[in-house]
Amino acid sequence: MLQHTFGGVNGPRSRAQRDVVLRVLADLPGPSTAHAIHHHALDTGVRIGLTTIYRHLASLVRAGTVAAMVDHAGLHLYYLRSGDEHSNTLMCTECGCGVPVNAAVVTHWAMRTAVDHGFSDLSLSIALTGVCSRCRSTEGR
Amino acid sequence: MLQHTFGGVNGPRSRAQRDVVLRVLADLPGPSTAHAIHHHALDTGVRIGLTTIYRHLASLVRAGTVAAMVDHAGLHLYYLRSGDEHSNTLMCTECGCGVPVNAAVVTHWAMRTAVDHGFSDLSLSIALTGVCSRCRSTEGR
DNA sequence: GTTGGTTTTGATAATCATTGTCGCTCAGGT
DNA sequence: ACCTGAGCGACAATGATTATCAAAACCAAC
Repeated sequence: MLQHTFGGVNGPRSRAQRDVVLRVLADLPGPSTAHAIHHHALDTGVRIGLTTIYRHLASLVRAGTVAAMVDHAGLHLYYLRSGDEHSNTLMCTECGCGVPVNAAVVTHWAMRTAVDHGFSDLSLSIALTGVCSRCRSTEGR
Repeated sequence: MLQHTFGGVNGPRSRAQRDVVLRVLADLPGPSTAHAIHHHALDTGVRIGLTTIYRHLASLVRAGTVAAMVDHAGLHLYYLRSGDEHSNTLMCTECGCGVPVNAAVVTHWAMRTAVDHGFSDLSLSIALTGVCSRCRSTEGR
């Protein structure tokens, strides 16, 4: 009575649209904005609203399935979390492609630094961008 | 005739309002938003427009005098660059106070990672936030 | 001191990502 | 078949940043 019969007691209740978001995230090469996800979903023939994208992204981030970062322009980028806790992405500013990199060094440094200065509830966000070799070679075009 | 007699040929030509921005940045404890800078300037009796703040900040960042970062909410924060290239700031999300930290480890890691993957024009932004010990002790209040 | 031309300034409007609002719909349970 | 509540998405609201543009300030030369 308190709780209807459904999968999880706390997680997101729906599945259909949430799985759309997850599938698109898996399709896209690197961290993507909510608008890019929306656009890609529409391109693949799925009818979904931008509001719903944002809602599920927030829920998935809370659940830990998706990670969020902020690029140097202040845009929020989202990507599926691989199993590796220290995974991060090196992104190309030209084509948007992403290369997963291991940032364990950085997270360790961050935790140590925080402890050293008496800080708690640490939150670290790294935005690492550049121009990939492919884009660099076609730059003058 | 081509060039009037003036200080620098390339840098910002003005001084008055730009120095206001620099003075306020020196006054404020940690990385600050453009709005915070504007507010603090008005508080100290200086008449300056928000547009001018943004303009000088962009110019100062280009000149390398000021560093910009993006916090986890997507807001742009600005702070004076100390001489140290690898300086970064650990910021308290409660009171806004900032502690300078040395992020040489991270910048070295970033450069090595970029080279390893054939990336160039590297841009790294780190947002390191938490709750400082003072705020933590007064949290339940 | 005045003129001419350039630069700086800042109010206002425009842009754009993100968040809030609110009926509508639909699946299950009765 | 009806109820109920969660999910959905169009639309509006918010708020930071950027663009526009006319007025003011400035400098050098006259």
